Order: sequence, then structure tokens, then C-alpha cells
Amino acid sequence: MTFHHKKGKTTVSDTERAPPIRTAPVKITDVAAAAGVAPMTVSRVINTPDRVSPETTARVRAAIERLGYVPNLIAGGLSSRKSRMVAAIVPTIAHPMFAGLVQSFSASMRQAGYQVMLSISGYDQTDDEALFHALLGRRPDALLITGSAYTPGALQMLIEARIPVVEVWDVSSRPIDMVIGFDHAHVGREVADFLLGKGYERFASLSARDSRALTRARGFTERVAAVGKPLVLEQTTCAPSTAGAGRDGMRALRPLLDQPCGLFCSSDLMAFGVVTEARVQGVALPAQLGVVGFGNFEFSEVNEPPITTVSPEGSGTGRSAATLLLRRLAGERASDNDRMQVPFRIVERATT
Amino acid sequence: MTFHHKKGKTTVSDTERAPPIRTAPVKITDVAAAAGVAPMTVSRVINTPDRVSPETTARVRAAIERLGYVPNLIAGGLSSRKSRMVAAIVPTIAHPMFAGLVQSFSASMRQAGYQVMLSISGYDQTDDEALFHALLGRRPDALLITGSAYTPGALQMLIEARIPVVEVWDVSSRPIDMVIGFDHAHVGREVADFLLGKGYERFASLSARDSRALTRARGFTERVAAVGKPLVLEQTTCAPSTAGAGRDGMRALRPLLDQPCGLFCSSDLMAFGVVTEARVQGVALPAQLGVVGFGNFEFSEVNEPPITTVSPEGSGTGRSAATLLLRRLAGERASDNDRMQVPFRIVERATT
DNA sequence: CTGAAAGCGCTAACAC
DNA sequence: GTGTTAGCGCTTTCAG
Repeated sequence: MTFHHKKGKTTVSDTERAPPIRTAPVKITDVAAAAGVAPMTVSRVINTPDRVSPETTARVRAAIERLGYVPNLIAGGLSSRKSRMVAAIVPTIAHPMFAGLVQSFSASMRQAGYQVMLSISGYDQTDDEALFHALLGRRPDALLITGSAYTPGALQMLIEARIPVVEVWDVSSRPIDMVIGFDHAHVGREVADFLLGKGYERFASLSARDSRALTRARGFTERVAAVGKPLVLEQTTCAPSTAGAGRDGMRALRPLLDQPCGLFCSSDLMAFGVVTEARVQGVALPAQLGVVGFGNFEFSEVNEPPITTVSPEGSGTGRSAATLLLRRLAGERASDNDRMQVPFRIVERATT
Repeated sequence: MTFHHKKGKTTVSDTERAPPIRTAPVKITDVAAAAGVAPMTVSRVINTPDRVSPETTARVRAAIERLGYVPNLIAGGLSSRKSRMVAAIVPTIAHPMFAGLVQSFSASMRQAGYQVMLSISGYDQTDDEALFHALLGRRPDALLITGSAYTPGALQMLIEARIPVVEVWDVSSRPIDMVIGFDHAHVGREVADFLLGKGYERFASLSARDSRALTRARGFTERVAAVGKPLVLEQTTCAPSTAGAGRDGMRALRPLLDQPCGLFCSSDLMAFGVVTEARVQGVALPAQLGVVGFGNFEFSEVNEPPITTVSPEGSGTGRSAATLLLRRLAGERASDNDRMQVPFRIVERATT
């Protein structure tokens, strides 16, 4: 039980002033009075315990415990000009990549004493200025943003906020501050090497016609060309990738499969269509056809057969973003280390 | 361009005091001075515009615009004792139900001017007191929590915080304040009715042995019994549900399928195993067997055939939670309307 | 409709 | 080690 009625100056009677039951929330002066010390000493016990004598610390701790004191970080933040909150803006959390990003980023930040304010922006950038206004008004100590299509006014606000910013995933040509980018071309090259390592001698690419998917496809085909292997099919379809497009692609590919072929699809959804149609057509996976998708969607693992895919590591990215920001928050200056890549890995399953 | 050097009392020279480049952040007094009004008037223009004359408003607005003023909501919150932030605690955002919940909850709250502080707790309740401490220290105006396994100390903190709390999804017997629960038994009954409506005359249930799944299964079997139809198989396996358990269940069910049968699985993962094994065994869906899962996982839609399932509506829940909290924040007292149910729907696809 | 004074609860900076 | 003073940037309250 924690009853306590230490109201400073009671000009009118308590019962007249205060709402019936509600006891006033405990504040630092209450604790200080209970422990017989100055408020500042209580503050020190909480924030810099090594600067207080053990005896005093014990007395104060006891008072804190007894009163159930929860320091008001809003007040502390105003005074110290540090909110110990960071804002994060993501387009969605429905995608595993972003879910992983948010999850690991908040875990890392919380461990360092920061709380994450999450904003889900959707993919349309309408009224990003209003969003930034609402966020920056809370004076976060740092900011994580994903994607880069922001209006000039919004960007100006970010710059004037003068806090560390890390941009993740989709990086503009002119970054604001720190950056964690994703090397789509590199993914394509790695997939080519992976399939080459599996012994495939002929290759094919199925890609949606969006710029990042095309960059991956180009990395793939260029690598294949570089090692002098034939590309039997290179097909692009309207974005976004769909399972239907994958089935169509498989039908186009079917007549060309007199020899084993390694196929890179621009997304797992497309790969799923390919695999499904392959079953219908009686194409043996991975003997006649090796299939690699992109995205590591949930169904790729559960599908029969499970689909080999490229998994951009959201959680690694979240940790890295936290690391970059925390470095800055610890006072480190901008440097060459402020650029990183989103890690990815090829998850090998039954289609290769 | 927004240069301005309106520092109140400059005892020493500006250049000596201020860090080289960094211009001081704009505050309300700067705007007031620029507009030739009192700070309070600027505050009114922002918060209660109808109480300020149009001319003054225009002057102040212009000054705000020109200086790029972003009000410090931390300071405002300290003064007004309203943070306009709400805290949300979820075990994960990897599950579509929780992702939908968070997404729609934050959208609804943001629309009302509240920012969400998200905490992902994981499923282990270790140090929830530390988590609550970090959260409540930021003085959120309200709280959304999911699940109910909190330590007594943590619950005590919640109660002493005296803010509206809504518990979602998994509801303790003794709720703290408002509640949005999920009626598992009702789901089971609805699934039974749905399959009855499809014309199945014999039924089966496959469930993991966790209490909520079992409640759903019981709702299902009791309904089937109530209408006098036979239950040909009722199998439970160790939690959690797996695709493997689904395949095993299908093998057990195979010899009993001389007549069409309606099957309810405790999760989509299990339903997926069933569907996969049915293909191997040459069982026709939905003619010989109707399959309903639970959870509406991504793969259920993409699978071939797509799986009929029960979808707990995260987004509806998030909106409802926001509605409940906003009602309270608007001053409404506790009432019978403080209890709601998580809505769900049966998503009909190819397996029924 | 506008302004002045007095804090909100805490901590930086400086005494002792 | 500990206390005192003076704000952090805003809003409440009350006076015009």
C-alpha cells in the first residue's frame, strides 16, 4: 500500500480542491522529503548513482520503493534537452522485412534506454510534412526513416531538426545523414554464383518491371554473361510481381528445358507461380529447373516444395541502424562508417 | 532561409556563447517577438485558433511559417499534463493479427493527434516491470496491452498510473479497465455452422493442445453434437500446431473418408499439412473433405489450393481499441460499453 | 480578445 | 557528497 499526502502548499482545503479519490502522483520532491534529502540528490541516485554515498542511496532507494515513484521522463527530458525517444517511420509492418527491422531496432534501442515512437506511413507520401511535424514536435533524439520519397519541405524539417538520421533500405542519391542501403545488383550476382555452384549451365530470369527488381535481374544476367553461360530466357512483366506472372513465365520456359536451367525470379510470389506451374507441367525441381525467389515470404518456407530465396535481413538491419544512431548519440562525429549495406542471405531450400 | 538571432538576455557576446554554426532552435518566444504578440497568443493560435482574432492569427501564422517553428510538445505536455502519446505493448509484430492491430491502432490514434510508443515484449514476461517503468515514465495518456500474464508488481504500476488501459486479445479473468476479448468458442461454433451450410454431414477436428485452440475445438464439436451429426475424428497434438501434425492427422482421417467430411484445424499451419497430404493421398477437396484453418496466414491465400480460414481481424480490433481509449480520453466515464469482442470472419477459399 | 505571472517536474551549473 | 538556484518551453490561470 502506498498512501501519501504530501501536498506542498495547501491554500484551500484538500477535499475541496482535489477530485474525490485520486491521490496526487508521486514526484521527486515527495521522495526527497520522505528520504530527508534534496530533490537533486534523488535525481543523482537515479541517474548517476556513483556520485552519491551508499547510505544516502539506500535511504533514497527505500523511499522510491515505498512511494512507488516513477520518474517523469518528460520533465527530465525538457530539462536535460534529451528525450531518450527515437522516431521510426516505416511504410508498413506487414512485410517480414519491415517487421524484423522494427522489432530488432526497437529492441536494440530500448536496451540502450531509448523508446521508439513508431509511425507507419503507408506507401503514399501524402502529408509527410504533417507526420514529421507530429514526430519532431516530440523532440526525438534521433530518427530512422525508410524509403526516400519525401517532399523538399519535409526534408528541410529533418535537416533543421539537427538530430542524427539514418535512412534505410531505399536510399536517395543525396542522403541526409547516415545510410543503410541495399545492393540489388549484388544480390543478382550472388544468386548467379549460387546457381553456378549448383552446376546449372543455362540460365533464365523472370522479373517485374520495377527499378529495384530490374537491378537485381541485371546483376544476375550480367554475371551469367560474364562467365560465358547462355541466358535462355529473360522476361519482364508489369510490376508488381504476381504468382500469375510466374505461371506464365514457366509456360514460356517449358519448351526450353531440354537441359537443366537455373532461374532467378524477382520475387517469391513469382517463384511460387513458377513452382506451381512446374508441378502441373511435370517439370522436376531442382533436377530440370532450379528456382530462386526474393523476399523470403512466409509461404516460401511452407510451400511444397519449399522455395529457395534471397532473404534481406530486417533484423540485422535494425541492429545496424541502432548501432549507427547510438554511436552518434554517444557523441561520435560523422564518418565513413556512416554507410552500411542491408545484409542478405540465400536461404537454400528444395527448389535448388 | 530562416536566420534569426533573438536571444533574450545576452549577457556575454553571442559569438562567445553559441557553438559555431548551430543556430538555436526556434521557440515560442521567438515567434511571439517576430509577430509582436505575447507567447500566450502564439499558443492560442496553435491550440485554440477560434479564440484569436483573424488578423493576429494571420500575423502569427506568418511568423511561424517564416521561422519554421515546430512547437515543443514535450514542454507543452509537461505544462498541460497531457503527453498526447499512448503506449502499446504487443508480443510480436511478425504475426499478421498483431501487425494489423498495431497498424490500425496507430493510424486511428494518430488521426486523433496521439503518437504511439510501441513496445514489442516477446512472449516471455521477464522484466515487464522494467518495461512498464520505461513506458509509464514517459507519461502516456493511455495504454494498450495484449496478453495478460503480468506480474502483480507490474499490474500495480498500471493501476497507480491511473490512465485508461485497454487489454486486447487474451484477457485475464480480472481485467484492469477496458477489454477487447476474443471468443474462441464462438469461432468453433461458427465454423461448424459454416461447414453445415456447405452440406457436410460428418465432421472432424484437429487441434493443438493449447487452451485457446482447445476452446475453439470444443465450440466446434459441441455445435456438431448439438445438431446431431457424427464426429468421426477428434485428435489433439502437442502445441504448437505444425504442418507435420496436419499431415499425420490427414493420414489418420484417410480411412474414414468414405463419405464427405468437414474438418476444422486449430491453425492454418495444420490445415496446410492436411491439404498437402490430401494431395498426396488423392483426396478431393472440397468434395471429399472440407478444410477450415485458423489465423489467415499469408500462405493460406497463396497455397494451391488456397485454404479457407478464420481470420481474426486485427485492424478492426485496433480501431475498436482506439475508439475505447479515445472515448475515455475525451472524458467519458467507465461503462458497460468498455467490453468488446475481437471481430473475426471466415475467409472462404478453395478448400470448402 | 490579449497579456502577465506562475508554475509543470526535473536537471545543469554552480556553490559549499 | 550534497544542496541551492535557475531555468528547460510551454500552458494554466487570472486580470484586464
